[in-house]
Amino acid sequence: MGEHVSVSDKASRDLFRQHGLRCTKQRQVIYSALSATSAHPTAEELLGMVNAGEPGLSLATVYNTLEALTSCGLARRLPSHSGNGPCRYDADVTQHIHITTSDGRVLDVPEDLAARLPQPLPRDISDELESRLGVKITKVHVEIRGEDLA
Amino acid sequence: MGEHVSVSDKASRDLFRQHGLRCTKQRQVIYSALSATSAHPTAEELLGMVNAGEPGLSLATVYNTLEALTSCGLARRLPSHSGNGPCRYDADVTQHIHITTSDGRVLDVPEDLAARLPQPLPRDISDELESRLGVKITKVHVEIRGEDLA
DNA sequence: TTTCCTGCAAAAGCTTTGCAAGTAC
DNA sequence: GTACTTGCAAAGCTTTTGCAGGAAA
Repeated sequence: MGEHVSVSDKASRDLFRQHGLRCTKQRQVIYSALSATSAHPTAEELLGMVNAGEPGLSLATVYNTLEALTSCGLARRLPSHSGNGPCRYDADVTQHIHITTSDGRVLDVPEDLAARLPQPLPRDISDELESRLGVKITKVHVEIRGEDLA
Repeated sequence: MGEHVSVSDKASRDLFRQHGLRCTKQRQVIYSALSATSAHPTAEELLGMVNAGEPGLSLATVYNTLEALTSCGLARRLPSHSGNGPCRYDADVTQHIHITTSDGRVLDVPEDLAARLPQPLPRDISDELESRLGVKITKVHVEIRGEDLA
């Protein structure tokens, strides 16, 4: 069921070091908050969650921290589908599929359903694409849009 | 092969009216430039293309026009994958799949290859998703990332 | 003539950056 | 001690908006 688990101080310290990040209080707090939710918060929402406990963080630090986390592979950045709104972030870096709803929320496709999905880009087509376009394919994403049932 | 065709004055006038848009010189010029390329330009690139012929357009007008075109279905907006860069636009509104390269360009998957791709979200799974998450699924996108072969 | 569009400039929203002080290692 | 991080404010970039003049229907 993904990795939406709370992380102890020691565990996050180790995690950070394994990923080449210095361990600071702010990073622990932000990563812990991000790990504890499956709501795919924006940077601003994350700031609110964190500052509810103990204020003092700045939004710039949240962004800097999220940049550090995403570039070392501890979090994922989900660009807003509409192209205007803010990005969302996810501490679950296992491969999984998102559903973006019309009101901007992001849900996870349950693992058991995801496991039943077909391979979206079969090997032979991928190979042909690469040779015809001169591009090496690095990732294939399936993205689902949904509308809340009123 | 999509709809990357140049559009005559008369034809675009009719197109616009069919879609409930007033026909202005600026819209014709912008739509014509967008239709003539398969490079998926940004608003700023489009401004450059258009102003090369006859300057005088403002970037705000390009954005306003693109908003008009996309919301009436004559163009598609492609949010930047990275979440920071500018959106790209496409006058080909037929269903097709894009490959975003590491340098930010957007290519089309050739139709014959796309036709061989499996249905990414089979009906039974889609139905189960809807009932389990309480969300009506409206669209499924496949998105491919690639890297230029150096 | 009425309604919509353009153009400019200015604002808004998201994200990054410069710099001085502070902290991890 | 050295290198990296924080915090604030300010800048940067993309996109939207207000408003006056102008064009389409």
